[in-house]
Amino acid sequence: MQVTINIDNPEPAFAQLTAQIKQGVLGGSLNPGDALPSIRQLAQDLSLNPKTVAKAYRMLERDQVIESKGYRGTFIHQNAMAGSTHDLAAWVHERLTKTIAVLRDAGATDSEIRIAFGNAMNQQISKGT
Amino acid sequence: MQVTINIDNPEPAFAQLTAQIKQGVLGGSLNPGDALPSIRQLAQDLSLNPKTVAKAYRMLERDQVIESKGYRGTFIHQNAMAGSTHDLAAWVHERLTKTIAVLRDAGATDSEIRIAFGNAMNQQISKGT
DNA sequence: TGTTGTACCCTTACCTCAAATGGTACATTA
DNA sequence: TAATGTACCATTTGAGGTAAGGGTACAACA
Repeated sequence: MQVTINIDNPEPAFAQLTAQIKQGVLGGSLNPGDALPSIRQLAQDLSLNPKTVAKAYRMLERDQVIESKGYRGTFIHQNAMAGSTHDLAAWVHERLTKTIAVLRDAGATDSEIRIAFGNAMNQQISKGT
Repeated sequence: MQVTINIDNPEPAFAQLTAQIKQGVLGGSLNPGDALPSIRQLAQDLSLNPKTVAKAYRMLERDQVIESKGYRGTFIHQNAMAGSTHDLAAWVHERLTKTIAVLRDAGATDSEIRIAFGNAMNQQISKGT
């Protein structure tokens, strides 16, 4: 499996990583149980900060595409195929689109919606990055 | 009715205006049919840009607290009491809070939610400010 | 000892947006 | 003519966010 980062691509580096690994799973070049390069190794190969690669891995693990096994390394998840299929981001977008439509229908201005959104995001407790 | 702008108040000027006028209605010092100072006049009195006052008036008219009658001026709306009671911003906040909770429950990170929100806001068509 | 993932600290660059301001212009009407 | 609300053009300031980087440190294990 070959991974590449295109600087000219407006897509952030970590997103390019996750997209390519998911493609590798869907395309059959990455199979459940396969070992992935370590965070530090991949970061060095791509001239990226380990934190950037770690972020990509973290997202992929949440989506059940890969599985981190601590000191043993990181591997393709058993349900990687399913995990690579459903698109959480698209679902989030759809969900927000519907809510926004309701708010606008009620007469709320975009400024009001944006400010209320910012407040709501900061007043609730979160865990992830 | 006396209106004041407090520079030290983090609340934006137009919001201070709308809040005070709504308070005037709820407190009985402003009654349906009462004339309000013109946008330019109030702006000059408060050392504000007419656009800032106009923004406050626009919000108040949407909430049915005041009514603009073109060249005749602006007046307290007949349903001003009801309009000053219900809080659209609070409802918007509650609605967004619920949606955000659902998205977070699904595992979405705050970054993902914020980015999706920004996209959703920009991909839909709006009218108001 | 060296490597694994992970969790903190802090900093930078870039971007978007809200808020407010300045100016000009319009139709309407007393 | 003067005043009304309104609609454009534009700019500036400040806040807050993402993405990414640099560095240090930890427990677990071969």
